Amino acid sequence: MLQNKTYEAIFSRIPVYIECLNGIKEEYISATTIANALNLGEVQVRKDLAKISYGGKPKIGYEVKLLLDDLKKYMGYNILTKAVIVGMGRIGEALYYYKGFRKLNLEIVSAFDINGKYKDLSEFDSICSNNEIKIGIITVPQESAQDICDLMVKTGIKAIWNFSSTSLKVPSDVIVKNENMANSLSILIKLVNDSGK
Amino acid sequence: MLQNKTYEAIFSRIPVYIECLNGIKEEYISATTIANALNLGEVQVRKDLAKISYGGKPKIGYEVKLLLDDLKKYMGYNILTKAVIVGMGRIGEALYYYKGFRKLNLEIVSAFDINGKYKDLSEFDSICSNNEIKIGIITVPQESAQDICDLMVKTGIKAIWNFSSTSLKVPSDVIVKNENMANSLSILIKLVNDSGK
DNA sequence: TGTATATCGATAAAGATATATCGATATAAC
DNA sequence: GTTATATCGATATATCTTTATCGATATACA
Repeated sequence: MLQNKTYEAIFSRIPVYIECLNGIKEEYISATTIANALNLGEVQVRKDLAKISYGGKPKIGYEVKLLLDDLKKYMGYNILTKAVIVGMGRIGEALYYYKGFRKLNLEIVSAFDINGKYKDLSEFDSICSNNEIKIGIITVPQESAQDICDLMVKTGIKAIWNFSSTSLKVPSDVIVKNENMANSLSILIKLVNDSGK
Repeated sequence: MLQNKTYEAIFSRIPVYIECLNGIKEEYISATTIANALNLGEVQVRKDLAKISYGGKPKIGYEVKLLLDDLKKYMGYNILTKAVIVGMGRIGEALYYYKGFRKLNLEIVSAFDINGKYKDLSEFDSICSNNEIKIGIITVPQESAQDICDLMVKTGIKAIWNFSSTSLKVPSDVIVKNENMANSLSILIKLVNDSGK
């Protein structure tokens, strides 16, 4: 299996459109206005929206409410998505209590850790089996990441959000999204160091 | 200014190569081996490495130590990078105490918040001016993000790592990297919902 | 009613990224 | 020494993504 590729750069822009439109009070908005607010090209915005929603009117733009509905539906905000999280260190807790996920209609059903106030891993299988968990969030140290991943795959989880720095091995029908903070910051460091050149 | 675009997909793979090579004990490694370990195409790996390092030997591969050095130098791990962080909620604290940044040669010089045990914003300007801070990390609520951003820009910070869900306005010589957790998870939700189709 | 203009949608072009192919070469096995 | 093979590097092709251009259309205004 090669890396999960989707060739869908558009996916990363739609949540930004949604965020932007949520702050709009007017009934209509043009692609030009959105583009300027988000520092994007207006043709790109128009193309993105055309792919997802019904279309705007010349000289007027798009109806905000309809557009917002379509975008949210496209990204699946209308469906409840259930997740579990394993590894309740600082990052795990930050995610577990993060209010920003609410808009996604996400429910973090349980949080697991080897000690302390969270659920024990011995309960993992039964809790996941009874709850139709779609997403597993891994916030454990590198050494245990693959084991937790295997456990998640075994209980039928099909998508993993991986905060560890391990390159996880999964069957081809399981999607892994790596969210390595250090690697992400690394890119920014590279960009700022190169920017003077 | 259009969105900070770099058209450098390669930047996101190099830290992964570095991680991978750090775990290698052999003296030589082939592009094929790296590709298999990371679920990438071998041609892609070879092309990436050719761009940065001196080259491998047919039938043998690349010398791990040299390659690692070149990759680290390319990403700037040899240079000390200084950062500050503003907003010491759960995410801010998680980042502040995160050990994974050490390998980047990153120093988070100060952490700021409006109350509590961290530095007060009144000290922001003097601390930044005296320390040649390159990167500002924003982990404050949406409402204050633009203000903090402006403050950072005013003190000469040229790169911002933005964890808020605000689309920040900056001068064209300042780089913004958005790290919106909800939007990132949103993409995974979209992928897993579509994967059955 | 006619004209000007902001905007849309479609098509075409450009740019960036990933993959396929193949000859050249360094080692290993015979 | 000759042959087989893993691997590299270069070139060519395919795919994905962004940007440019332009005619069509809905409103505003003279």
